[in-house]
Amino acid sequence: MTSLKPIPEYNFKEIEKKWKEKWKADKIYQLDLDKSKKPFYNLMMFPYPSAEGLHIGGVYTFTGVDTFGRFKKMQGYDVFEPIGLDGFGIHSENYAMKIGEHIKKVSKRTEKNFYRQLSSIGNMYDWSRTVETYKPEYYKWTQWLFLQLFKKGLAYQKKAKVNWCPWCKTVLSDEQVIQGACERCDSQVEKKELKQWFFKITDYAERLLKNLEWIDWSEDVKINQKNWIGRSEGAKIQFKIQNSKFKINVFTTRPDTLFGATYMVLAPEHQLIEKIKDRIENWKEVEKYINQAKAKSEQERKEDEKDKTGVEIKGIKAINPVNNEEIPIWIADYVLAGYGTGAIMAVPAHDERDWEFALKYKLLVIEVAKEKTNQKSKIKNQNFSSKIKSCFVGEGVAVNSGFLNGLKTSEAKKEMIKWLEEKGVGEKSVDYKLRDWCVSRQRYWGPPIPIIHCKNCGVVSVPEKDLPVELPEMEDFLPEGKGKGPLAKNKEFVKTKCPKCGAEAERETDVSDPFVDSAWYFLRYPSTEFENEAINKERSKRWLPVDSYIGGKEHTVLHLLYSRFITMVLRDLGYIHFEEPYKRFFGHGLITKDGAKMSKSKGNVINPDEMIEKYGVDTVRLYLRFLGDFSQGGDWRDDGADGMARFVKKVWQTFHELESQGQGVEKTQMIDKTIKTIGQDLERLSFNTAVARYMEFVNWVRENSEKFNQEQVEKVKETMALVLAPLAPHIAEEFWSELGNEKSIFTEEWPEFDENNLEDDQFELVIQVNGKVRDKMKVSRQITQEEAEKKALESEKIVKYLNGQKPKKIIYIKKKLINIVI
RNA sequence: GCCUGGGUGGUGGAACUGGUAGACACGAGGGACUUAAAAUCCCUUAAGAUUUAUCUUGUGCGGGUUCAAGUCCCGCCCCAGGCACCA
Repeated sequence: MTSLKPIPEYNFKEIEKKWKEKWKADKIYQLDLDKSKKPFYNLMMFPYPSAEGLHIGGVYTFTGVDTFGRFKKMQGYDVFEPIGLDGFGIHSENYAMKIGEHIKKVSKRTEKNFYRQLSSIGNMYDWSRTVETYKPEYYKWTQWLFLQLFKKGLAYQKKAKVNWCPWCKTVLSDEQVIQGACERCDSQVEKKELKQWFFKITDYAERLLKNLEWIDWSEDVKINQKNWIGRSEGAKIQFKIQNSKFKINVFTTRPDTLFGATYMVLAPEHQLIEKIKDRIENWKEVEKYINQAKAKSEQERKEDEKDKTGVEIKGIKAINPVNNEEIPIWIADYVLAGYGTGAIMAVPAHDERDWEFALKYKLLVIEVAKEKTNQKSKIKNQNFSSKIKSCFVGEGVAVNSGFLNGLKTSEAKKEMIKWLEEKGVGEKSVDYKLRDWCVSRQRYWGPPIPIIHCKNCGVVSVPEKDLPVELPEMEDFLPEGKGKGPLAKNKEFVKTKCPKCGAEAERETDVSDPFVDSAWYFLRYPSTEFENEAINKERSKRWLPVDSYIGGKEHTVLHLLYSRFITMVLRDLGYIHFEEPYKRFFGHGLITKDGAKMSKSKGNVINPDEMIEKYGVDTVRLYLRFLGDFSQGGDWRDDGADGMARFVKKVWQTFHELESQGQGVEKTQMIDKTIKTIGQDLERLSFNTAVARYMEFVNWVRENSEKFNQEQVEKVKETMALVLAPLAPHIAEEFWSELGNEKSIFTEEWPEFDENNLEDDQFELVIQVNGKVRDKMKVSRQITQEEAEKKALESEKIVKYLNGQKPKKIIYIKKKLINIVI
């Protein structure tokens, strides 16, 4: 390329600084939320920044979301791209404890650094609407939310087991328990029973499940949620206890196997045991087992999975309602207190766990289902015999089951339920794995739960006008160590008056789970300036639900489920008009280094500040986009980033060297094709291919650089800037202004393409013989099948392959290939 | 064990509803420019054979469907993430 013009140097520092300042000054990313005509809420998952600052993985996500947002903006949408941070929580608190600094101070520093880093990556955030969960003006409304649930009976207290670290003397979250040990000090974590606050998410289980049928999310995320909710259909069945008024209720998904129920099992925690204690002949033995089971840590229970233990309750029998057989009752910890009714009917012939248990304790096994009617029984009615190797858990046909004999499993289930309901000893029932959401945290760094405990009035909510219940300043925010949170140490905080009767009362000292903060933040963004309401209705109507939600796959269960639940509750209470918060959810992948997760301990963390300093943020953005599929993540490589820096420089050179020197290029399809494919790729978040298309485009421009005429040069330069803009905003904006435009490129429309100028008028026809490529030839796009066949059969090479044989069949795929079968 | 992704050159990765496997890069090799190096530009780069403008084999493994399979079906193996005695 020859050019007499001096080419300016690509000074990314200057350019990026210039445009960041200009965007800020012109407030181009701040919207009037009440006037926007085509609102598009482009949301990324609430970041939870660590004190060490953002790592490259964060930049990967944030700039990916932003690229999509900028693309939408160029499509004419009013894109709202808010930012904030989720600052409450145990991780930050632990970090502060570790470095011996106060959490408030640390958080302040973290926030400042985080926002500094975020503003360096060039995203189109609306900085006038930030949300930080630890600011009273935010958590006031988190507390308000708690009260709404409380009023509706959806927040309640009950005793529950928590993870307790005896060394740190504190409650741990499940994530802090690594293989049964404390994440920080490695001591064995114990289970401790404490009174906790819960949200009744189980009331919404059916709705949370049902809506999955219509929301437009990827299938894998839906399946995760579905499994988590864990709906199973079956029946509840009552078993009488012989000579007693008590009954045992069980839940089963296989009521059709009731004839094969040969014993029962209660969870060690089952309440019935206390009640019938007097009649238990081997009480000492039973008590010993119960105590052992309770003392077992999570870890030990898991280890014991294969080797089931239990003890028979002697002196008492249950009666199988379907045949009045007396069957023994056992206690075993393979039955969980928390699921179903905490008791089961054991059908060893058709349940793996019951089978193992029966095998160990030599209990009766009765086969009541077979795979096929004509099949010979593998299992005979017998006391355990070692010849039998496995049980049959699948669906089949009922046998040895009285009135069910011969029925298919699904039919047998229905018949049995009918029978149970007629006799009044059971009914159809649905159960879920989903548990109520424990929102209590016995820690300092969270929103205090707005509840007052009064001796006279009991549990009383803090009046809404008194919100927020501010988190008091406490020098010593370390956990107290008696199963209560640090707030319990603060007498001034605890001591209060009952809002109902005025008597001396005490404040609740638990704070709420950070998942509560993040379950509704997206509802707040459009309403940040309203001091007297959490969510402004008009704003919500215009802006919600969220149009695009992008975040990590690790949150596809809890966070997404919790925020769906809260959204439903708020809808039921009339605060919002929709019950599903996110129209589209996209889970992105993670950035690794040498195939491994980046972590401080491995020392393989890529610091984005250094990269931005070295390459400029446009290059970093482009490289991150190019490195792999957004949904899969990718592996960071330094030489890859170098390569991208070279490419950006090349783009810069090409753009500036371009002059009209020639007669014009004949075929300009590349321009239209580029606009089309990059647009398609950005729409489906296929960023890596979008960048590849751009590279192809630039290569084409360089190949033809001396042939373009004036008009073409203009078109090429424009295209070079416009389609690059979402990916590398600063350099694109620089190009745009060099082209003489006054307004920002982001106020510009995504370029149009000519649908009729996408393909060459020639294409390469592939000629196969028996499915193998034997020749290729350039032919006209208009070619008919007959012409194509004729040409193919005339080809020298093909003649050779045909070797005089007549084609049996010729398959012609339009504009692609022709396959001659001989 | 169960669920969900994924397995494609030396590397990262492309390939829409089955239709030219390896787009686009990185790395490597060779060449040009240079006193030299860097930078830049050009060429080669799946493997094997070879008559080098030719053929064969090739998308984790084994089968199958099809004119045609990375793509669909059946049976396995491996990696990553999630769940885990859920009756």
